[in-house]
Amino acid sequence: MATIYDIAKKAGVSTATVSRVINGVNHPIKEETRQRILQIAQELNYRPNAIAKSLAGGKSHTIALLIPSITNDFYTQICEVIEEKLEEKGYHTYLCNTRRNVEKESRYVESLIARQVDGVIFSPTRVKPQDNQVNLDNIDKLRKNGIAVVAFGSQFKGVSQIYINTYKGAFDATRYLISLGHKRIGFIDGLSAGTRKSRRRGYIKALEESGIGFDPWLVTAGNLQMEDGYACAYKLLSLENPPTAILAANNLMAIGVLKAARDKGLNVPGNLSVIGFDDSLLSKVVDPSLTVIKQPLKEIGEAAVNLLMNQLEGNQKHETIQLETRIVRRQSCGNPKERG
Amino acid sequence: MATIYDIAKKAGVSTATVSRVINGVNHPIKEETRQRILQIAQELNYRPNAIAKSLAGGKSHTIALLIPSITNDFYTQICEVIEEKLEEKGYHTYLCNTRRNVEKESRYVESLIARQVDGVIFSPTRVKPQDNQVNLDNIDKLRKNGIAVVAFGSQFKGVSQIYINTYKGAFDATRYLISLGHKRIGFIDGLSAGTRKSRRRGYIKALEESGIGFDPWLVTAGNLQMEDGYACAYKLLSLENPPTAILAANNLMAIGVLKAARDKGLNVPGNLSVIGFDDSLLSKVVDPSLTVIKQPLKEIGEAAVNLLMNQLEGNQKHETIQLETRIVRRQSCGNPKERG
DNA sequence: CTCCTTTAGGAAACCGCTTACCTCAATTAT
DNA sequence: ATAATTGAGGTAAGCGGTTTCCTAAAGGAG
Repeated sequence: MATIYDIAKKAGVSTATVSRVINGVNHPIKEETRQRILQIAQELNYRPNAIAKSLAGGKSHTIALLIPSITNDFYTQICEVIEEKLEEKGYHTYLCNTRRNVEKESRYVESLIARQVDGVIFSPTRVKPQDNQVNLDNIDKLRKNGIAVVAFGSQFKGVSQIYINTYKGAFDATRYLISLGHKRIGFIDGLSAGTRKSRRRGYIKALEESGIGFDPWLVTAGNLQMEDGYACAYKLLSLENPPTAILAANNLMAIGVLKAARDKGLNVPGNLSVIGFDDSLLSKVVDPSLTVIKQPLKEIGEAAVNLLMNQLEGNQKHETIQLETRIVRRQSCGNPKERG
Repeated sequence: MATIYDIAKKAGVSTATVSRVINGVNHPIKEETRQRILQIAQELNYRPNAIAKSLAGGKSHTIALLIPSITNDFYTQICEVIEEKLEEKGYHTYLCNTRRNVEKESRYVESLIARQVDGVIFSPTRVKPQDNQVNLDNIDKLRKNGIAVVAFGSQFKGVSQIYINTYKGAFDATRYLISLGHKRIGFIDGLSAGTRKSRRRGYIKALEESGIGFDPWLVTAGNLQMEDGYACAYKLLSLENPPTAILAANNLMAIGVLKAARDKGLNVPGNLSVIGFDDSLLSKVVDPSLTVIKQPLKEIGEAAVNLLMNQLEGNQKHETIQLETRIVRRQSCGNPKERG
């Protein structure tokens, strides 16, 4: 591997000059010298050593993406746009999969500090699936080591973040169902979702605003898996006065609802309307395809990169960007009057 | 950030001693000194700088995972096990998403060399979706720079690799359908799949072996998306003597087949049996759930790590590990005699 | 009481690159 | 004509570790 020294020697200049040429630093260099150096670098198949560069320069030009799951569409789609944007800006991205494991997350954070990443885009894992707390120490630790941080997936304090208005998402979904004529609307909440409370608030608000009022019997919660959706829906549908529509906190649970409906002999959307949160291939592929509240994945990724860049340019203020959801109508919702 | 110098000064020793203690190097150190250094390191909240370490030591303890897609279950599941295994062994993993873009892949390779990764687990992208060639230069470049490489997803020469016996997979799938009584079996091949030829060979072999023989009219190919599966299936089902079973080269296309069958008014598995390649949540969630040829994701990941470790331990030989597929029976296959 | 090993630790070169500070000649300004 | 700039490049001190030699004392063998 050729180094800057090899080039310097061959060109009869100092390494400083070579470094300047290679990096296009703002320092006068004779055009002829520049050409010669570039030429030699080419000949020697020179490739700057990123490690040495980071050590000397204090910047690694690497940012890390710390996410709870890499097998979940929601995250991977965000990842794709973040990675794309970041590459445009000359950054390399470390993709770190915490698998919702708090210790693993901490290990990653340590490792990222040791590796001197310039910034981290972070969707922290909740400490216990049951509650809503995340380990803020990790964010602190990163920041104390001079690493820029942008968070998403929940609401945090003292850090730049992307906040998705799931309150309004749930509100809109519920209102949509109401507009179709539904009066008994079930809600399957997500136990470990970071935005749990606000979703529920949106749901309740829509019911109250329309004068229907909130029936606690129609609210359950599951652990975001298909089976949970199935179980919760089964319970709801077994009530003596069952809902005519169900809103589920994510698409996996919504698919569980679909299965429960089928097992109960209910036609969707004929006898039951179903609406999910999150959009993904799954929602399109199931039969009937799912009407969902779509989160603005692309915008999340772009906003995250923008906030991070702001910080990397020295802006110390914490900014919060709020993004809205959008309803995507497919086949799973209909008019309740059709019901036998 | 505390450095090894700070510790050395505070402990009244040289940096050499500190380095030895921190790394547990095989060099005699008085127990008392060791304790003191460890103690001070703790107090100073010392965290070794991975960058400096890499530069000095020539090893980054990082390996890269270069894959065509991060939104594809097939790859992400492999990633999870690789990352897990690698972490156990003390390696950090860079996850690089090439998005099936050859230039991007090359850029990544350059960057990985500059970053001095110790090894790469690589599923190369085909140069043109249509043909079966990959850019072997990238593998070469990596190896020339002393980076260990393990490849998977196709068949390569001159590199350690995991080879999945899709020939046998297709053979088994076809034979399974034959054993159910099917005589007209359609095949939807994948245009850009790395294992295209062998799949087709397996399909043909099974047909010939059973005496049914191969009818070229029953073979088409699509670009691995749902729409392609739909289109191909629609064509097959519109033949005057349509197939009673269809084998698709991946699960997305198999789902497309399901949709086409529905639109054609055919019941699956009553009137048409469908079998897909690759297993994923999708296959379980669709209705009817898909019978598939499952690739041994976990084993692929484990084998890849093992091969890589072999190389990192100095073993220069190229090894190939062949892994077998397995059929997972669900609801989409049945007996053809039931057909009206 | 020597001579050889071990044990414990230090000095400093090196990894490849950046950058603050210099130098010196050629211009330009006054 | 002299001082002040500017252009072009060099010197060398880091960045934070690792590692190869060394040294010196203590223990053991003969």
